[in-house]
Amino acid sequence: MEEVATPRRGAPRKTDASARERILATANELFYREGVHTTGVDTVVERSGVSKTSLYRVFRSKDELIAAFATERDRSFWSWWDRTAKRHADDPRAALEALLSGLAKLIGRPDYRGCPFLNLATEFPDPDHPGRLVARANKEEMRTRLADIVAQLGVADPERVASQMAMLMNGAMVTGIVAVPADLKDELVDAAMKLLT
Amino acid sequence: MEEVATPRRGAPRKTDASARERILATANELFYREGVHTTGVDTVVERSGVSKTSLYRVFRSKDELIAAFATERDRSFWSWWDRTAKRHADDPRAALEALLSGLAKLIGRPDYRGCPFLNLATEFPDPDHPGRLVARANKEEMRTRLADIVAQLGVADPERVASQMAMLMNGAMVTGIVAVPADLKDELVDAAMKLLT
DNA sequence: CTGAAAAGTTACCGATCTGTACCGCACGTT
DNA sequence: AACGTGCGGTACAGATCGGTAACTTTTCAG
Repeated sequence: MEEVATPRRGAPRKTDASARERILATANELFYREGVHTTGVDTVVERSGVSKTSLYRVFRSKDELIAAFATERDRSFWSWWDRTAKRHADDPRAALEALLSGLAKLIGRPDYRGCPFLNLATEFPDPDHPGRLVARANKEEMRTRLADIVAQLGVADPERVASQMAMLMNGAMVTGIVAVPADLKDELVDAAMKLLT
Repeated sequence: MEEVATPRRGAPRKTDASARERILATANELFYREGVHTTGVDTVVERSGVSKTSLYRVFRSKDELIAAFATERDRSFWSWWDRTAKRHADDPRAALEALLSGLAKLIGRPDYRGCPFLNLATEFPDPDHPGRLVARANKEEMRTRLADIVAQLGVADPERVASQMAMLMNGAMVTGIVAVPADLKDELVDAAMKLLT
């Protein structure tokens, strides 16, 4: 994903990706890696090999592109979540552990740059920013799903534990930007299990 | 802190705050509330009632001002921490609870905008940015202090628990940007106590 | 073969960004 | 009264920001 795509005039060939797809793919990488404010529209244009006019034909503003970026990240996040959880459909505890282990693995990757949704909430002070709406929805959904899993485990107060679990996971994600503990996976799973008692 | 300070020519009266102090006070508020990237140098200049020339006489660049902002936040954070912990010098468990309660209280405030250090880590992709160095040091120091407290409580693996506790606290701070649970304080203290077992 | 759809080219706009040069003014000290 | 220090005023430079207008080129479907 380092190379600069080469522009091509005219409508896209059937085999080619549309301008929208190329823009979104580039924004998905750059907005995450370099930050949203740091990444200018011109950079997205240059790196995606799409003309600026095309970008503004597809997205009415940078904010709209940011919202699309957030939505795309949201989509792929739940896709990952579902794939992971479904491998343990019959065992909620194993599903939870798999989610936590998977999260730890993501955080440990060298290109890890934090949780895109928390990053959006940090980068934009306005709580009504289109990107932040997606971010908030994502976090609420995560809490809800955790409550489902936790309820299946028969803990006393699933809502509270889910809230605590969400805090822990968000904490792991954000702490991972600053410094990743050597045995993050074990620490994270262990902490989560203690929250279940 | 909403009013715009009025500029005054010449050297400051003995009673007046220096240009440096006024700049830092303004940056301390604006960088936190509106974000660092969103806040331009011109805005800091205007709001502090200091001339732009003065700002660049005191700070060589915006990055240096950001570093000073971070250092100031770090200073006041540990001041708060020490004041809180010292009220329970003889009781580490009570000290920990007080810190967590205090944190929850901070997070619940309407002007809360997240942890300034985590925000810096998010806003600046470069891990060697002067502001991020302060941020990283702050988080390492927090983990160390938590390890001290936790060790006094006689838990089995204080280093691990401290790391988990730091994750939890960072998680509370960052989750607080998105949505603050109604009974955050109880949830936080309860979660921390469960981590101690 | 034709035409609509989807894209690229060029050139630009006004605003805002960090940062600088030069000069004038007021206070505290001696 | 004189002077150094700290500061404000004005003006501007150069880059980058998000965003737009008018026009050309390519592909695909009919």
